[in-house]
Amino acid sequence: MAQTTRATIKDVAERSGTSITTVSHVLNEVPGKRVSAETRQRVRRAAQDLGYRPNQLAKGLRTQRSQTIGFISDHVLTTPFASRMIAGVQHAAAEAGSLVLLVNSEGDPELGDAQVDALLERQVDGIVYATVYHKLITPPAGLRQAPAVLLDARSTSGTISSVVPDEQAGARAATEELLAAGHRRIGFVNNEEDIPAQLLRLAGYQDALAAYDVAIEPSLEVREYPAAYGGYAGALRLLQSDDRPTALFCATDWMAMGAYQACQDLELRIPDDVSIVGFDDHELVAGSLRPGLTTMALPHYGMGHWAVLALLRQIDNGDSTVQHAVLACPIVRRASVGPPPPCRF
Amino acid sequence: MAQTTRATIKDVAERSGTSITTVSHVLNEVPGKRVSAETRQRVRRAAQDLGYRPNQLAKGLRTQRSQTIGFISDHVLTTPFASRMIAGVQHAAAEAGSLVLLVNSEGDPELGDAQVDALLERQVDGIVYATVYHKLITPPAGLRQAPAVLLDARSTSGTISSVVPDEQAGARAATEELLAAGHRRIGFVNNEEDIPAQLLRLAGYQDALAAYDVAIEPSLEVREYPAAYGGYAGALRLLQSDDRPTALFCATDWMAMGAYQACQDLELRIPDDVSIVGFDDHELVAGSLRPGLTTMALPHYGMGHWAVLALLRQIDNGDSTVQHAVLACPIVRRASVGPPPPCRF
DNA sequence: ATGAAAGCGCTAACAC
DNA sequence: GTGTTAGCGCTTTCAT
Repeated sequence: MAQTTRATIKDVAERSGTSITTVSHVLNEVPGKRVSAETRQRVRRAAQDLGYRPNQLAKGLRTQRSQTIGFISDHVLTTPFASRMIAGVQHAAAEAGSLVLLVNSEGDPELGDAQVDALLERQVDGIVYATVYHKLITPPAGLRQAPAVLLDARSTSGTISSVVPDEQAGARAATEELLAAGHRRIGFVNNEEDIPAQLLRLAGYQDALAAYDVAIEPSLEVREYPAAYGGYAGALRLLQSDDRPTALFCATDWMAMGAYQACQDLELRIPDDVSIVGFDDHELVAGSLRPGLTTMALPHYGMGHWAVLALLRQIDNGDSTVQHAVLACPIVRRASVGPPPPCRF
Repeated sequence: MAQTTRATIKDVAERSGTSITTVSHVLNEVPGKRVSAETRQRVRRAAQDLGYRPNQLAKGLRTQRSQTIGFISDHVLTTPFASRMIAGVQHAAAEAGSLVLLVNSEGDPELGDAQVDALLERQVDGIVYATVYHKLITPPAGLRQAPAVLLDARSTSGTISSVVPDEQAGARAATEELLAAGHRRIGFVNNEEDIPAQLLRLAGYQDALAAYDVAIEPSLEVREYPAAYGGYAGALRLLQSDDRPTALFCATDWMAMGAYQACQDLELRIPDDVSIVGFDDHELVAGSLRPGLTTMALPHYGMGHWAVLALLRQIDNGDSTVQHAVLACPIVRRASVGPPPPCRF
């Protein structure tokens, strides 16, 4: 049970027969403050014996640094990706001796303001504001009251640092994976939503085709709701057309899962009859499909990490340059890509 | 940019021409402290004008209550379920005016101790210790230094409150769903790992059979690794036996996904030829399979919520009774269960 | 009805 | 080398 009143620096001072100043000096290893080895010893012992744990609230109050960073999100927590983001944030924070104060606004903007307030009241040293997927947003006003950086989002005003995935390069690499395997008719099952990823992935897809001198054929791009059923519908449409594509690039892994189902219905084998590459590296999905789905990984961990480093730069160096990072999406090769089938008709 | 030094209670006092005591009284609506309506007005105005935000560090230092609860996990963050747990924790905390300080130990016990320390230094009012899945654990020693409750875990010593899902009742309900549909030969694709869920779900499966006077046939239980490939292997074995089961209860949704693949390979239709029920309600999986998977939902949100309420009880009322909650797993019906096929041979 | 002052646990000038 | 002291921003007796 314990829970006896906790030992304070004063207790340590008394037990070691020194002053609290000295205790503070040795425990914080204050540079320039010279304390005799013997005293140091005694203080350490005393602290140890008492199970002394410095009160960070008091320390923070005094130093104006809470060693805490706030993480706020629209509703990131509901997605599996959130984990990787938060892990990145948490690790980077931990490396700097900080902890993460978590909050989420469930997409309610008013709540968002209140949440930012709550964080500010707790004197967080900075705030990371994350969104579920790459978005263009107008961040809560309170964010300007403290160092802040946007994670997987960019502000409409552009006046706040941010980090997002390189959707376009990722889509290009995905498509090139197919082109390199020999495919020339490549369908793109795109997300129908009006979000940055939709445009950027399309651009990347077209970049790749252009790089291989393949003409862009509008009928090869279809847009559907980004879920398995949308992918199913889109893939079906594409694969049932005459002169069907030999490969499909799907805007999300879930859509790719739908494409797999479409192939199954059409009795098309992957990758023998059609090759497929996804996007997101939704590990549980991509890894569970048969055959495993080759896909582009979203750099969630890296973005989380970057966000905190950028934040720390602002906090520590007062560096207020706004920076916009665009992180690469590495390809994750599994088994859904092969050469196109021999000429058929 | 702002970031000008923040307004303090003193500023509010000056601007409103009162003392900080009065400001504190009105802003906190201290009961029993009577302040004239007019003064109250002035104080409120001043606070508003100044954009005053109380410093919770100072408040916490003074009141010995940080209004913060620590959430520590073995490596819960990597799983999609974590979201629901944390959401439950966060919401319950928010209702009590608290925020959540997040930390995770990546399964490293030493790190766990350090993390608990970090939390304690921040003066968290209590700690929720969560695990990825229902486990029996020996919690880090530091946990006894503050009110704490175990989430999705139970301590070997039993001296600390905890909340876990009712695996057995859930498994029983899952099996009964199949029995009620008319099935009598029901295979159980169990998890091979030596964890509470394995035993409890088996017990629930057997409870259900007993309730329907169906003899327990050991050959109908197979154990595999809890992933799609394990489920595939187990289901294949079961479905290839002579006198194969007409229904499968899979210990996890991922295993059920493997079972679907096995059915596909054997050209067995779901639910016409074989009915399947899973466990976990891994929403993205269960909802994405075709047909949708009927499965048991793990009460992650509820457990998170319960954990915090229990914690608050300890903190506020000093109620140190240890309690162990077992929360129901509701069934989520989709489309993978139907009547058994007409007699075949 | 309002205010002065002590003190929560700590750091950082500034003595000695 | 080591100790005294003044706060950080707040709540809370206790006076008035």
